[in-house]
Amino acid sequence: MFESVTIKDIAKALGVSTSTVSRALNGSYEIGTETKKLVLEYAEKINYRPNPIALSLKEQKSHSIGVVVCEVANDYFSQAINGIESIAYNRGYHVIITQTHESFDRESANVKHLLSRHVDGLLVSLAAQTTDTSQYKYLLDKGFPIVFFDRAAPDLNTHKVVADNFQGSFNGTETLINSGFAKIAHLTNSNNLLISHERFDGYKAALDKHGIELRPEYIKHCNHGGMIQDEVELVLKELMALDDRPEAIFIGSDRLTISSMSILKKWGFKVPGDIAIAGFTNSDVVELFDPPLTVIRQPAFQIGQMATEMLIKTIESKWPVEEFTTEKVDTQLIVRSSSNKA
Amino acid sequence: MFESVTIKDIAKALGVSTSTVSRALNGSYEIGTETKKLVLEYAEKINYRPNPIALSLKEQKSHSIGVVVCEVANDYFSQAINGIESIAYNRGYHVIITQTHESFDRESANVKHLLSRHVDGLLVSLAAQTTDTSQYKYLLDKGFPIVFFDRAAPDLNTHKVVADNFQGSFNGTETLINSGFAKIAHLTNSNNLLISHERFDGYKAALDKHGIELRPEYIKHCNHGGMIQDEVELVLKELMALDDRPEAIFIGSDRLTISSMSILKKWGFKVPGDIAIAGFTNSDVVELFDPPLTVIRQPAFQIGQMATEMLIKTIESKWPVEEFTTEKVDTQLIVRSSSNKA
DNA sequence: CTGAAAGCGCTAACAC
DNA sequence: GTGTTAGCGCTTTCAG
Repeated sequence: MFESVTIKDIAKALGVSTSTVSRALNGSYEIGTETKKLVLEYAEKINYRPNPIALSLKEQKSHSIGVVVCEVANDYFSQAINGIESIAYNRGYHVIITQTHESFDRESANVKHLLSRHVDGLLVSLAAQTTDTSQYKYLLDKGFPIVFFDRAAPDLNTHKVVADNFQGSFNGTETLINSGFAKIAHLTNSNNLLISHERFDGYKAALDKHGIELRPEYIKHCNHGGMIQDEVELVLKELMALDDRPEAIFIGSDRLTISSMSILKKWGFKVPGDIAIAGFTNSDVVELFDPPLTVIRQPAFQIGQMATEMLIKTIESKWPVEEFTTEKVDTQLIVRSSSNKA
Repeated sequence: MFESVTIKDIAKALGVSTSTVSRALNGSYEIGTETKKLVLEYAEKINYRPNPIALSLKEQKSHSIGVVVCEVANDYFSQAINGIESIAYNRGYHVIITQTHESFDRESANVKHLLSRHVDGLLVSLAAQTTDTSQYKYLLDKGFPIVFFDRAAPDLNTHKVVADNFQGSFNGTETLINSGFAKIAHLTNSNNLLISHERFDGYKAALDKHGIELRPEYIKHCNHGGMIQDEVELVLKELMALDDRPEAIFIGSDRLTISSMSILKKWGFKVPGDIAIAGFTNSDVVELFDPPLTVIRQPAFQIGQMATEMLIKTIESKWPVEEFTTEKVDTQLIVRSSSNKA
């Protein structure tokens, strides 16, 4: 089970050559039915398992895929990883997870590290601080398989799996509007991220539809994606100190939604009395919050699965893949009381 | 960066043999200072990275460690994995994560799978349904490195990193007693798990200390660790339908704490008015719950780190390790209002 | 001090 | 239908 049997052991035991064993094991045509049966039975009996490392060396593939995310301890990403793992496992790939903590340097180092480990492909969700995607471009140009999920690079031509951020954001914002709010702020992730733009656009479109003017002072970004508590506190303070303070906030990031709630409550603001809230998050427990949160939820598990399937297909493709698709999946709006007018 | 340079390329370019290059790269003594410098500089220049797969084949080590947990999308485990990853990454190991979903069969298959991938060691937290630990015994007897964390097998002699479950449970239960409750139920994970016993013991000790009699009908187990919603609902229903209904519940599992809250609220029970609650969980957002939860929190990140350090030390030990330690780390009690008398 | 060669486990020409 | 052999990238005797 642990000290493994090799093809050689089988060959010796059966008095045949290693290539015969190899052929039998791989179901080759050019082999005697008798010999084949013999080998297969013996292999089964001694519980032979091919050495994946030797295979990798030979085939120049590692049967592993690298994952780059900002952090594991985040509901969205842990659910996505769950999806990734479920597909990868079935397809005989293993998954190497790395975390950027939203830093470009860590991201870059992680990619290098994964490459030096000869992963067969990469599943990437960009860090909030990343603006330079040239390393991905370089790899893609060489035909290296990369699939982006959630946080994709707009200018790179490859497979992507993303949520319908525009629509999700639109729906969330409109929920606040329908509650009777007009002064709605928007707190979101770094401007570097495409998802931030899309979510901003959705927010803006909802305001537009209802004839509400956009106010620049109501738009706030956290460039560290909420990893730095002080940054979040700062922008919230600015928002709440405004002469014409917003009555509601639509939040465009999982982490920010949770931490904003926490900070606002800490400061003694009543939600939704003083300030109503709705935002993106994949946490399943927000229904237990006081107040229960109105959220936009993404199908993280499926996104992980889809991205992995696309990646493995690309990896195993006989021909260089030139046609890339962007899968856009629907988000889910769950209305609870945090978005109500008091 | 992606199509890698080999030792051979360097040898050819410099007009030396591959063994010379290898020696230079590995800082061997038996090599000319000149040659060494030349090789090192050239390798640096063309950004040479050794092929880890070839190394693995040669050394018969994969520089990877396998992780077996019930699920990733769980606050405790995602935090622990974060810790595992942080150490492993620095030590040049990569981490392969597998999930049991609390099933023994999945656990067993995962271990086999990891072994066939030639991981150098295993980091295991047992599934709720596991009773048979013979496969670990078999491996340990052969000297294969395994470190258990959180959910350890009591009868196996190897390194373990666990929380002080007894004390944590004692503290949590005593908090409820101090709030003025005497009718305190205990809802916990499968009896198969050692942690369930330890947490039960802590619960019992707290009752004992305060002269409260233990009632068998107040003790409930979920053998699927909360993975099956119906199971949790069933035992809660039994508890709440008791003639002499408990006034409080102390819950011995992360997942159960959250899902009990959710179910009880769904059924319209006031917490803590109708039923007070305290329990183990590593969720950071329970302070935002209605009511904020009184919890026992484990240092999951550190537990992950410690376990990984112990494992790597064992893997890299020159001599068979015979002396095993069990590290017990303190839990943290955070009292909030869910445990109050109304 | 350096080169040649074997070998880690496996596959795939190439012989016979 | 089966055996022999080279080679994937690297380390490590063994010669010299």
